[in-house]
Amino acid sequence: MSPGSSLSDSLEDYLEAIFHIEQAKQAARAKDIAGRMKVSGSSVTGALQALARRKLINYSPYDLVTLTEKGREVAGDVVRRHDVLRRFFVDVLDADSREAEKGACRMEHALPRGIMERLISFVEYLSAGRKGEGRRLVEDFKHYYERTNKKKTD
Amino acid sequence: MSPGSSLSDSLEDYLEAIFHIEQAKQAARAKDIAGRMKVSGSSVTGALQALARRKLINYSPYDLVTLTEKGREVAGDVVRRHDVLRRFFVDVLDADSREAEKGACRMEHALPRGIMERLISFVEYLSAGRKGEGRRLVEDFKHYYERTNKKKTD
DNA sequence: TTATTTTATTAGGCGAGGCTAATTTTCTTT
DNA sequence: AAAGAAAATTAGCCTCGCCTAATAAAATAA
Repeated sequence: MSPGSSLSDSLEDYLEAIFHIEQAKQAARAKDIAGRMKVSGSSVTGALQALARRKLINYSPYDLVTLTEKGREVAGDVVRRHDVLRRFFVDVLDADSREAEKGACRMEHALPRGIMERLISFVEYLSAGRKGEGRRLVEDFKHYYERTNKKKTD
Repeated sequence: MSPGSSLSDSLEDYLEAIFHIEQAKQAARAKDIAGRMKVSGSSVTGALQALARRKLINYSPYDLVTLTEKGREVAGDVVRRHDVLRRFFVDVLDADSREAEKGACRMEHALPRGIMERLISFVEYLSAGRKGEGRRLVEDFKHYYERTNKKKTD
């Protein structure tokens, strides 16, 4: 736990992007980050400098980027927040996949730890058990929602 | 529906504050807004000018502030997003009340419409019925969470 | 009504985070 | 190895949103 720094939403996004690129190909080039985030190269440079100052990435000018141990922890945390939100939206609320992804992207930065933990537990609880209470309730809600909202969804 | 403008998080916060102050005392003074939002008076002036430009508030220098029809719609929407999040956190996830409030404050700006609608429906569904599936599941989850997280909560 | 206090606005500054254009470094060809 | 292409960095500018200090307007007291 390193509650010291407190990253901006923007830097969290960069960290998250680096995390994913690293998983796909060992290390990230500034180009990849820019492409994924739809941001100019110079913005990436600025962000990399900020992240390096905070010791969250291994970086020196013109070099490839990798996460430090600390950086990987923080990035992993962001990814976890993102994923639990997306899963909740899709698997429980049965929301549109694209909207869920977009929502998760924006909300991930604001989800407090304690609530994230509960949400993870909640989604697990509802998804667990082939025919447990959870799964059934999710199904029932799906029907309830479609029944009570006979507008655009159908 | 006025999806035209797209307010910043900050302006949404101001609108929300004005909404609540207006409910409590007819109209809002800049002072009240500053106090509630813990922001300087000059910041309030700037925000009021921006909101007035967008026709979301009735305002002229040194005057009291009220919401326009459009402003009330937008503010109401923000409040609705805030409230459904808080209720979900407290009533369903059984999160700490303070943390729920804080989380709702930050996440309210990012909650997409379609997901908000589903979430409202979901919370209603779980809370409805004196002894329906919903209420019981919430209770069961509460116990599940406490059982599987024998750490800080107890 | 004039003086005092309170409230609001303006002026000017700061940092974050984005952009484009110009420049530098590195990589790839030939 | 030298030339050209590609990638990264710097320089310089912009918008937001906040701040403090200084000023102006309004409200309250004397």
